[in-house]
Amino acid sequence: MKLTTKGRYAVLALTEIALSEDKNLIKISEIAKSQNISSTYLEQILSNLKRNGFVKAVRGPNGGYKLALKAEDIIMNDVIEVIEGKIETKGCSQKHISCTGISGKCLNHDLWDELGKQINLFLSHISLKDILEGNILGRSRAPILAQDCDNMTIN
Amino acid sequence: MKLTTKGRYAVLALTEIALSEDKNLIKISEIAKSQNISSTYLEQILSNLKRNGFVKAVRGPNGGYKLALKAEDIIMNDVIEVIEGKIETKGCSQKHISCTGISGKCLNHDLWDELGKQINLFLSHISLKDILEGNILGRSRAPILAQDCDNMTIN
DNA sequence: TATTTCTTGACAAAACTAGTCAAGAATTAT
DNA sequence: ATAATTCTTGACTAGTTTTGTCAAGAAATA
Repeated sequence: MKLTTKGRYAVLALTEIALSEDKNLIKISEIAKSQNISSTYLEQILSNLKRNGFVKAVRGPNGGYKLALKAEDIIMNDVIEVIEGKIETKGCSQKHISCTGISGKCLNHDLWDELGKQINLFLSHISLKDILEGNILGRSRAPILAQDCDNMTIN
Repeated sequence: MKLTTKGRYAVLALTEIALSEDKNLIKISEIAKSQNISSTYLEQILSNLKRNGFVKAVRGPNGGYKLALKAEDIIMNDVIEVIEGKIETKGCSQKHISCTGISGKCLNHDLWDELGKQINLFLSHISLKDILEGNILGRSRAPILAQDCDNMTIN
């Protein structure tokens, strides 16, 4: 699992692009300047976001970027996935055999699988619109309690 | 934010140590062999876990490691924190000024802050005992919905 | 006393991150 | 048409981090 500046810059750039929607187009250089990011580095990121259909680009004088989707349809989990790759938290080298000596599948694997799931679940519920509107703080939730796990069916 | 093999090996090692509690002590070399990890690399990790009070070591023939705490008192968030460092997901270079042009604090910051909080919250509710008992799968939860955020007080 | 096992710190290869650079393609204004 | 602007693409690179290795030593026990 990783989360680097690339992912952060991507979200920053999307926010800036969304905020200038009325002015229609915003240039890489403007974003780079206002965020104090290298504009040549930002190019790579925006190019990726474009390739994956989050933004549209217009070349030439007065060109720049705009959103290709409505802000509420730009989901953070999708953005992070194309920029950083799938959030993977593999547990152990052995995939199918138990690595703890206990029969069945690897117990440790479960932890990283479920943590990955939790991260994806969280980010899947956050859209660019939520960020613009400041609807983020206070949204995280504690997991289901261990004692409730016994009375639970998992699918 | 990062999660590397070190964190995974630490949990693996703790699981192995816990599982051999009846036999009292388990050697680095045994864990390394059964997990196919370099034993010299594992030394660093176990040394760290010892330094932070999760395990105890006994030197000499028939020496090895055992848990320093009960399995239910070994919380994954604490383990990961000493091994990987604090799960930090800083949002932008500017700490206090808005980086989106909008007044107030940085909107992007919120996303990474809250994601970090979600990860900590999740791992804070998972103990080594949960792992040993297989009480992990199905415990992740979706965040609080955005529309509920408006009717919410945040502290 | 010899052997086993943990302890510590220095060292190093490989991978990854973060960023640069350059040549080019598309668009618009003149 | 031409020049200026802006995105596009891919190769390249410095620095950092990860993932180890190695060696000398300390403690415990048989």
